[in-house]
Amino acid sequence: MKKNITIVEVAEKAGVSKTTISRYLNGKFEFMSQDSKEKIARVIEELGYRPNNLARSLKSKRSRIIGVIVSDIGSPFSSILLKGISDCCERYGYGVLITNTNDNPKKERDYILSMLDQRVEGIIVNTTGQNDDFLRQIGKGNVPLILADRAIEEKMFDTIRSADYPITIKVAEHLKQRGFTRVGWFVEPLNNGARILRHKAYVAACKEVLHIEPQVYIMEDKSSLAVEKLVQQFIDANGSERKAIYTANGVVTLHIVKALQRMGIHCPDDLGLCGFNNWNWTELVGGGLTVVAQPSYKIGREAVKRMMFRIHRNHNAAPRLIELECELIVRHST
Amino acid sequence: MKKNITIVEVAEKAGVSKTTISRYLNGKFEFMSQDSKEKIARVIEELGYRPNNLARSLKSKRSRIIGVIVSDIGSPFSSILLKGISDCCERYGYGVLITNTNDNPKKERDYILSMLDQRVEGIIVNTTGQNDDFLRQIGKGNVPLILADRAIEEKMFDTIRSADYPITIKVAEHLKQRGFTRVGWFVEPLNNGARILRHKAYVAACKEVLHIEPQVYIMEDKSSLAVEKLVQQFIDANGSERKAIYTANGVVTLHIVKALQRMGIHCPDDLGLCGFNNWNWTELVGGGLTVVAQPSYKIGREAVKRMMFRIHRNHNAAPRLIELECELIVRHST
DNA sequence: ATGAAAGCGCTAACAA
DNA sequence: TTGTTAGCGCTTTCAT
Repeated sequence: MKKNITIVEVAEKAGVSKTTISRYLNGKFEFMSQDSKEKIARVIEELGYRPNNLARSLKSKRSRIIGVIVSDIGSPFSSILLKGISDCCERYGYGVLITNTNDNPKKERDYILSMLDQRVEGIIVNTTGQNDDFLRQIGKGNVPLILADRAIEEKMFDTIRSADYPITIKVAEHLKQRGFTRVGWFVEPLNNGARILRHKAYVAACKEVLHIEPQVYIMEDKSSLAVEKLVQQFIDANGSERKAIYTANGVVTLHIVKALQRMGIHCPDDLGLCGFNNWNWTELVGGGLTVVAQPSYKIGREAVKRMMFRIHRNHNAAPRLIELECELIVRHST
Repeated sequence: MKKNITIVEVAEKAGVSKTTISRYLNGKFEFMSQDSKEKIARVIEELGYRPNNLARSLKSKRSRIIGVIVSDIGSPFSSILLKGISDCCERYGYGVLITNTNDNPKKERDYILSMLDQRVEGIIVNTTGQNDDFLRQIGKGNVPLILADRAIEEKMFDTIRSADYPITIKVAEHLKQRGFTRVGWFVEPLNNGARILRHKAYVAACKEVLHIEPQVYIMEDKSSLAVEKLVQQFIDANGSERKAIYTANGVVTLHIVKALQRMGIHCPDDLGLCGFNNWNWTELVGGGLTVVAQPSYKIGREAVKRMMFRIHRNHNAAPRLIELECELIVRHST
C-alpha cells in the first residue's frame, strides 16, 4: 500500500515550490524559466506522477466532466447518440458520466441531482418527458442543461433534435407519389417532446400534403397480439384504399415489422411501410425498408458543441432550438 | 452567482458542529440524539443543501465511481453490456464514467490513466487487445481492473466473458445433425482475446465433433466486394459439400448477411448460416437466423458484482475467469 | 520568475 | 453524544 505521489514530492525533488509545479501542470509557462520547466518534466516522468483530479476540480471548480442522462442506454438511438457525445467530448478534453433512466422520471431526477453533486460542468438529458417542473428548477441553477432529442414545452433550454417537420412532409409526398391514399401513424404513448412534435408534423402533413384525416395508432402495449390487433384495426378501417404505415421511431418500426411478418403481410404490395431510424438491419428485411434516417450521432455532437459554447463563451446565451436535417432513404417497402 | 451552501452553513443554522453534519450525511446515527437528527434534517431540507462529492471523495478516498472503457460504444454488444453495468452499478450506489476507444490502443491507455486521475474505484475494460503490457502495469496498482469479454493471455485479471467452448461444440453438433459437412468460420483479425478463444473453440469443434479441417476466413477488409470474395472463396473451396458459415460476432454476421443477399444466396438451402449475438433483427431476416445468444447484459452485471466483491470484500482475491453460458437459438438459416 | 499561505468542502482521529 | 482540529491534494492571490 504505497503512498500516492503528490505535488509536494514533485516540488521537493525538483527543488521548487508547489506553486511552480501547479503552474507547470496548468500550462502556465509564460514566466517560467526553461530550467525549471525541464527539471519538472524530468521529475514528473521519473516519479510517474499524476495529478489528482478530484483535488484539482475541488479547488478550481472545473471538473471537466459532463453528465449525460439517457432514457434507454440499450437502444441504438442512445448508443449512437452517446457515441457522438463521447467522441466530441474527447476533442474538448472532457469526460462523460453516463446514466440510464429506463424512462423512469424518478431516476432522472435522482441522477441529475447526483451529477450536480459530482460537480459536472453541464448535463445533457434525453428526458423522459415527465419532469418538466423539475427541469425548470434545475435550469435556474448555474449548470447548463441541454436537451437531446426530446424537447419540453417552454423555450428554456438549448434543445438539439431532428427536424421532423420537413422530413415528414417529404415522407408524405413520397407516399402520395407512390399511390398511397391512407397513411396511419404508429407511435408509443405521446408522453415526451419528441413524440409530440413528431405528431404535430404528421398531422400537418396529412392536412397539407395528403389531404386526409390523420390516423394515429398508439401502441400502449407492445405484446405481439396487441400490435397485430392495432395493425389489423388500421387495415380494417381503410377498406380498399392503398394503405401505408409510418412509424414514430425505431422501436415501433421493429414491432411493426415483426407483426407484419407474423401476419403474412408483404410490403409494399399489401401495405406500405416507412420506418424511422436507419438502423443497420432496415436494409436487410423484406428487400429493404424505406426509412427516415435520424442524425443521432450529430445530435450528440452538436449537443456537446453547444455545451462547450455555453460553458466557455456565454453562460447566459438565449436558449436555442437546433434542428438537424433527416434524410429519407427510399427502399423497397413503399 | 449565489454562493454554494456548504456543510458549514448547515452546521451553523442547526446549531451543531460540522462533524455532526458529516456524521448525519454518512448515516452514522449510532450516537446521535434524535433531536440533532431532526434539526439537521430540517435545515438541510430548508437550505436545499447537497454535499459536494468531490470534497467527500477527496477526503474519504472513495469516489463511488467506476470507470468503463468499451471498444465501440455504438455496437449493440457494448450498449447492452453498458446497460448491464449501469443497472447493476446503480443498485450499489455507484456512478459510471464511460469512454469509448474505437478500438484504438493509445486511447485505451490514455483513458485508463485519466480514470485513475479521477480516482475511480475500479475499471472495467473491453480491451482492444493491444495493451497487454500496459494493463499488467496497471494491474500492479491498487485499483481493480476487470476485463469484460476480451481476456488477456495471463491469468492476472478477473475476466467475465461468454463460455465459447461449450456453445461452439453445440453449434457444431447442430450443424452436423442438419447435414452440413463443411463449416467455415468468419472472423475479423485475431487481435483480441475474445476472438482468439473463440478461434480455439472452433478448431476444437472441427476436430472433436465435425472431424474436418478448420477453415478460417479473416475479414481484413469489410467492403462489400471483399466480403463477397471471401464468401465465394469458401464456397469454391468446398465443391459439392453441404456448407455452412459460422460467424465470430454480430458485426461479422451483419456483413455476411448483406453479402449473401447481394449474391442471391439463400439460407439454408444454398448455404447454412449460424450467427453470433441474438440482435433483435436476426429473427427478421430470411425467415430468421440461427444464432448464438451471447449474455451481454449478464457479462456487464457480473463484472460489476465481481468489482464490488473486490472493492468491498477482498482486494486481493485470486483472479477469476467467469464464463457465462450462451444459448443456441435455432431458426431458419441452418 | 518564484514562493508562502490560505483555502476548496469535506472526513475522521482524538478529545471531552 | 458532540466538538476541535488537522488534513485530502491541489489552485491562486499576493508578495517578492
